[in-house]
Amino acid sequence: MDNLLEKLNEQQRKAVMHTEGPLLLLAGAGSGKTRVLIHRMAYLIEECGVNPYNILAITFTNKAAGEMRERVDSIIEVGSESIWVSTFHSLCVRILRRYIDRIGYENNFTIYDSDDQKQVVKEVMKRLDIDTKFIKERRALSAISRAKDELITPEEYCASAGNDRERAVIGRIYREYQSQLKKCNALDFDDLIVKTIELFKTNADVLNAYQERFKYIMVDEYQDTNTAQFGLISLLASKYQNLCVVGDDDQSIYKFRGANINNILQFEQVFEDTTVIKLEQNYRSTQNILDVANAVIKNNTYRKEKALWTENKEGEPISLRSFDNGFDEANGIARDIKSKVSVKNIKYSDCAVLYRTNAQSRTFEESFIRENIPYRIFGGINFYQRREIKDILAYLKTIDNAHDDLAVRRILNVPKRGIGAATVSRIMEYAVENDITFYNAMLHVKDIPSIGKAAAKIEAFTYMISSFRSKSTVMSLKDLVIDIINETKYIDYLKEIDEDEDDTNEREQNLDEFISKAVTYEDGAENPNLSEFLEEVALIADIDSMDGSDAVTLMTLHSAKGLEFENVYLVGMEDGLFPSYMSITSDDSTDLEEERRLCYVGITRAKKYLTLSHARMRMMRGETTYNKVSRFVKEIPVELMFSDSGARKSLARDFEMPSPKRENPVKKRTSYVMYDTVFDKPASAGSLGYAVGDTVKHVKFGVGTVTDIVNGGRDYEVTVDFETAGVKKMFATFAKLVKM
DNA sequence: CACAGGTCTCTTTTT
DNA sequence: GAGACCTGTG
Repeated sequence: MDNLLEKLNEQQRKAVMHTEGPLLLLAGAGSGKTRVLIHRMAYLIEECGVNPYNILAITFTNKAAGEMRERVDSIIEVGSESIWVSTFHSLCVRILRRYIDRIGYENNFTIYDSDDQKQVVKEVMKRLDIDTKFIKERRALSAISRAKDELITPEEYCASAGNDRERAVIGRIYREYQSQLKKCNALDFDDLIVKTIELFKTNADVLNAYQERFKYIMVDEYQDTNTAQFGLISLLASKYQNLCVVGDDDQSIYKFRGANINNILQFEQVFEDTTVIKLEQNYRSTQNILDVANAVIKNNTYRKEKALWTENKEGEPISLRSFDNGFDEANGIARDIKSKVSVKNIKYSDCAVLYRTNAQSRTFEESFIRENIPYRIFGGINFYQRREIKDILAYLKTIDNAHDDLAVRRILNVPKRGIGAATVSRIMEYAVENDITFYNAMLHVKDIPSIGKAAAKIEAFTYMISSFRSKSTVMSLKDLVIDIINETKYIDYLKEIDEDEDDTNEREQNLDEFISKAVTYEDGAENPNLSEFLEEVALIADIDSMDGSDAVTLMTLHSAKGLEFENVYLVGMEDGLFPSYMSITSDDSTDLEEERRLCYVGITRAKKYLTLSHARMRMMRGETTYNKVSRFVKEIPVELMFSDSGARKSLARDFEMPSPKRENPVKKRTSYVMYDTVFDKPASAGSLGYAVGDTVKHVKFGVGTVTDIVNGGRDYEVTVDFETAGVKKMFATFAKLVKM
């Protein structure tokens, strides 16, 4: 242990040895915070005699939890397996599985994923006769989710509506949504936290038991916790006050999901006698990369001042590369990876391609396949969200919990049994009238009037389910799944629905994969059972755990948080893509700051090499768009960034566009790109044919008044207040506004 | 009453 | 480009 402590710097050591009382660790990117957490656990156990059983470490993602688990196990010799390393959500599930009956649910509740949530909201809105034109499902759903993050109940939400019509309507949806979930004995992701808090608040004995168990609590990525999560850990830690949270306000990137930055800023007020320790030495990146990161993040106004420094070498300048389009970008990056692998002692697994949106992954995937580069994509279409997997899961869920209406209805006519929408709505009506679940209504199918010949089909279905149910008590999980696939002739069904034989084969492979996952679960579990398996599946967001194989990592910037790579590519550095169009046009300036933090996260993933790239033309949602170089790129000092000859050429062309007659201004320069010089010479505003105050017409938005024209480099950003569409910001070249 | 094919919309990030 | 939704046909 002494040995272990020696490897830490002074601040880190301080943090490790501060074991009693609340501790706030402000840890910059790459400052070794995970290292500190793990050493702290080791110190608690080996030096302070703390029982590992009393330690709880909470992370944000499964990936992070898995990684921490691994590192904990490798450093701590005895008892590491008793430390509870978990995400917020899986912690709550484990607690609720034991005690949720105390607050009126059954312990075998199901967990609804976002598809399920959407479905429920849709039905609720239909039932309440709310036009989706006025309030979109997405909007209602995110409002509900925000409310839960803030621990606002449906009643409170409705009460606070006042004169706000929209809020009142959403309140009604929220209330109905919640009672629907209750009826189905289901919880959504947010409920997992909310209901655990409810359980603790109403059952002092349960809370006390967990307070006694978790005497030492550590929370990683604390900047991303929301109000509910903070409430939860506050409750748990309130007795012993041994709470250590680690975070970095510059890496807060989940505001859209309810993350509350005040949790960091106000921590010291909530927990008195908090010790604050800052970790500012970066061990990960070269000086150059760190300078780039600092140059970008300093443009944010809402942040705690920090001085991140490193003893690492300066390193190579980062590179900026331009491409004509997204395909060229992918090919160019693929070639660059190949050359780095062959020349620079870099492995494929040292490389990561990070993008803003999942949709960008596809181009890279295709390119990598062509170039024979091993790769692995994280996130995106989750394995467990694939149709065939969701179908089989729905069978398992129905067998496990017949209250789960959504699951039942998903498979009622899958494979096709000739049970159509009309029959389903008859059953639903009956279920609502009698206040019973969908499945129970089906059991009474004979009492449902006008259901006609469909009744026999329904009975056949419920008979099949109950026979699966009795089989499930004697069969292994693996055999049950195989039995379901065979009995329902599911493979034949796949052949029916897929035009393409390859698609069917892929789906079959996925089913095989699913079966092996079931086997893996059964082999690993102490007491394997269907409910627990379903719960594990529900909480796994992606096919986690980077296994050892040598492959390039492809993921969104969001999922990259907490990871590090020798060689990083930040691709699609274009205004409108990153920062996203939404954040540029938002009237809330903190949205753009969140994007910038995301950029900061991306940059600081790189240890040695960092490449930024952008495409001048890109296919986005079926349309060709021309985007400017990301404003974040322009925040990087030129002396830190190298652009190769191809990039220089295309950039020169790029910036020349507004004034075609001018000589190439970039040509005279060194290899560094001089943005400011170039940007000072755009087309004259007069060439637009309109000015601030003019009335203009837009093809889609109609008539409006120009309120602002901003010189954005090679194009103008025009703000127009439209009579019907409201205020919009757009690029002059594409807006094609006509003066009236 | 079920199903197939055509039309429409909507796009960020995730446990 | 993909998915949800609607409409016409068998």
